[in-house]
Order: sequence, then C-alpha cells, then structure tokens
Amino acid sequence: MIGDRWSLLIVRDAFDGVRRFGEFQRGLGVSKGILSTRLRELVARGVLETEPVSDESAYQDYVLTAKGRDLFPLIVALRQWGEDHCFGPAERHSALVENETGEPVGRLEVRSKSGRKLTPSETTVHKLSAQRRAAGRRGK
Amino acid sequence: MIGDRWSLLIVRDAFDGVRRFGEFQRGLGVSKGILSTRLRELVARGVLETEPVSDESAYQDYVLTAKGRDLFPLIVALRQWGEDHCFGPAERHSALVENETGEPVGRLEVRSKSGRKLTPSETTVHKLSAQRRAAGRRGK
DNA sequence: CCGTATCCATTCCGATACTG
DNA sequence: CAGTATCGGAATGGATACGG
Repeated sequence: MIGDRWSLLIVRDAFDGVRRFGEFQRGLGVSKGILSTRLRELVARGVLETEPVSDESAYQDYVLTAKGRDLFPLIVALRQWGEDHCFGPAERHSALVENETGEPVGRLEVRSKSGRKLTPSETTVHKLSAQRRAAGRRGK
Repeated sequence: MIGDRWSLLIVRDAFDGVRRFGEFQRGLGVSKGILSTRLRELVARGVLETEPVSDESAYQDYVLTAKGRDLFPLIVALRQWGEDHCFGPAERHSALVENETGEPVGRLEVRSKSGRKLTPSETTVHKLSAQRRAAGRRGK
C-alpha cells in the first residue's frame, strides 16, 4: 500500500505542510510522472485527498486524510530509526520538535496498556484464526 | 534501506522468532532467489546477522542485531495502521499481545519528553543545517 | 535443507517533450 | 503551475533448475 520508493516520503512531506504538486516535486526531486502516479494512488487509497484551493485556482491541494494522519507514529518511528542508525552526527539535518517548547519529541516506545515499556521478546503475535501461514514456532 | 517489498516482512518475521532460511521462505511465500538477496542485504546493512546454529550444522540462523531490534516501534506502528485501516474486522488474523497478561499492546503514541501526547500539527521539523531542500513554508 | 544461477516478466523510475 | 505522454533503463520479483 505504501511500499514503493516515494509514497512514504510524500506522506512525510505532507506532514511537514507540503500541499502543492510542484512543492512535492521540487522538495523530493522526483520526476513529475512518478509523482503524478503516486499522488493519484495515495488519493485512491484514502491516504490523501484533494482539496480545492481557497478561491480561484484551476488546481487543488493534496492533504492528509484521517487515515493518512494515522501514519504519524510510523513516520516518526522511521525518522527516529534513521537518525539513530543511518546518519552520523555530522549529516543529521533536522529534528522533530514540539511547537510549544521547541524540544525534540520523545522516543517512541511500545507499551502495555498499563503503561509498562515492552521489549520485542516480551510480546507475541497471537493468531486469531489460523489461516495459510504455517503456525511455525514463533516467539519464544 | 528497507524500502522494497520484502525486507520489512522479513524483519517482522524475525521479530516473531523466525530464524531459518526455509522458514522465511515458506512463511512469506517469497522466491528463494529474492530471499537470498534480501537476507544478504539486511546482513550487509547491519539489520540482521548470521549466527552459527548451536552444534553441528552447515548453515546459520539469521537473527536481528541491535539495529534491527530498534525497528520494533516501526513494525508495531505499521501493524497497528494496517489493522486499523487495511483490514475489516473479518479478515483480521492476528494481534500483538503482551506475553505475561495476554493483553494486546497499547497503541503507539508520539509524546513529548514530558509525556504529553502530541498531534502532528503540534510538531515541526526543525532544520539544523539548511541543505538542499527549499525551506518551503512548513508546519503551520 | 540451504542456497546459487539463469531466464523472463513486471514494475518502477528518470528524462524529456508536450498541453492547458 | 500542474499535469500527461512516451521512451528506455534499472530494479524487482517469480519459476525453475542446479549444486553443496
């Protein structure tokens, strides 16, 4: 659904307030043809929607839907992982900060409903209805 | 780095305890050639590492490194988004639960360092060193 | 059981030219 | 500015056959 080279980058820029075709295009350095296709797919899949720009324009803006906004934790998770492991301190270009305080947002953590932090090995995927995938030994 | 069709699925299965080549192959239904390439890339990129299996085997296991384990929030974020928006209640196959209680893990949330939940519009990407991308109007 | 090698189809992408 | 059309090349993936 978002597993190509550009879709998630488009969504990320949308979170950053990018709305116009050319803005995505210049910001990402993607060719116009691909961008056109990706925007159309994201709209078709309900991640973005087109919105008539205020008064009189022949064109529209592309804005996140509720479904698209729900990708926020995913985008933040990917950003934090990239900052931690894919860039040295030298080439770190940006940080996600809280508007009010200007402080970087906290680290994403998987927690139980009671609020305890969970490590991967403290969780298990529980099958609801055995389907095709062999119920091979999983978890520990 | 993980932007192809299979890498993240391999990582997900690794979190679920999958370690062997054939186990990945049957579980995902991926062709052996692609799986071989992807595993080699993930090892080269430091997400997985090979580990000699206990006693006497010609082969190795593929296990997550620390870098790979740090993808846990990302995997959970993607899983939750998929459950919320890509499957109806009917075709929901599995749930990530806490081992001790059997209860589903809590929802991932972006929080400030002080613990307050943050919406996308309450955050801004702060540029550390202006680089190539036009400092176009961002955030609100 | 664990891969590699080969072949082929599909998808993805970038560059360019064109329309309104 | 906002796209569409076309082309060629690269990446991706599936199937199959083969070897340790």
